[in-house]
Amino acid sequence: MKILSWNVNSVRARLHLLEDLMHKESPDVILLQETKVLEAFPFEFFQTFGYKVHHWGQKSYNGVAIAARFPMTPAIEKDFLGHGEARYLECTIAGIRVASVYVPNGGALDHPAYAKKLEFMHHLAKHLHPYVDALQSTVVAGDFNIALSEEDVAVPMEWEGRILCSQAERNAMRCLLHEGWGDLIQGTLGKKNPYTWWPYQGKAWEQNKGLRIDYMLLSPFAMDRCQAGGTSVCWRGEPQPSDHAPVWAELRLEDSWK
DNA sequence: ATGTCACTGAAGCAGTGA
Repeated sequence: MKILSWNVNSVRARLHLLEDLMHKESPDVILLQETKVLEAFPFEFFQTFGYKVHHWGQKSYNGVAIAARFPMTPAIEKDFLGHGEARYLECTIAGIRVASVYVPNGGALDHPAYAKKLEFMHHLAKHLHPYVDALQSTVVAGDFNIALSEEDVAVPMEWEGRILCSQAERNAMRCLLHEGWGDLIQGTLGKKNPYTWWPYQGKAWEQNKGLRIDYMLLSPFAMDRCQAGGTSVCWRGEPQPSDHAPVWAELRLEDSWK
């Protein structure tokens, strides 16, 4: 089963790329972040290509979705900060638990949103804790808005001491990973980390001045069943792109789901 | 060089968030 996660920065503005992506990458499950829509979510569009969708959206901001070509269990929405922000959606598909996560950006280090971001990470780790050692696959993917280390930043000096790269953010991400989550892109593929986000500003894409802030975290049980994974960087170079690239993984299904 | 994109409300542009 191929699971793909993408911060689309408005689902309605990205239908042309989603259609292309569904044909070329053929994901069984699509985890979306920043759908930026409430009731106008394009459910029919996904249906046309054989996907059912769970969506937790908001007008203008945030919004997470799970689309799948397999039956899905009902979705769980977690409002970790109690602000009604649509940032975490979870369900189970063919025995695999999947979650679409959009961690708050945090604005700036001296902004109140920064503390909220760290608080969100704390709640997220706590919620995910029981899934780590379960005898079931869990895949947690999305935009974490944190570049784990200097290797995840093309030009570290430009980001030193800024949001996405502060010590406290990196610590929060590292603490989550230390619970036992596999950082698929870094851990399994072993090569130089591909970036997942290039700002729209300043020709960042053209100069490959990116950051790796999107992740696909696998529980140990899922890690053992992972056959492939990667970052589909090419979508960042298409017309009217999202500023993020998708990340994906392929998992072997348990016999009872084949 | 506050540089780019997408949203909203309100009117074809300003403010916000990323």
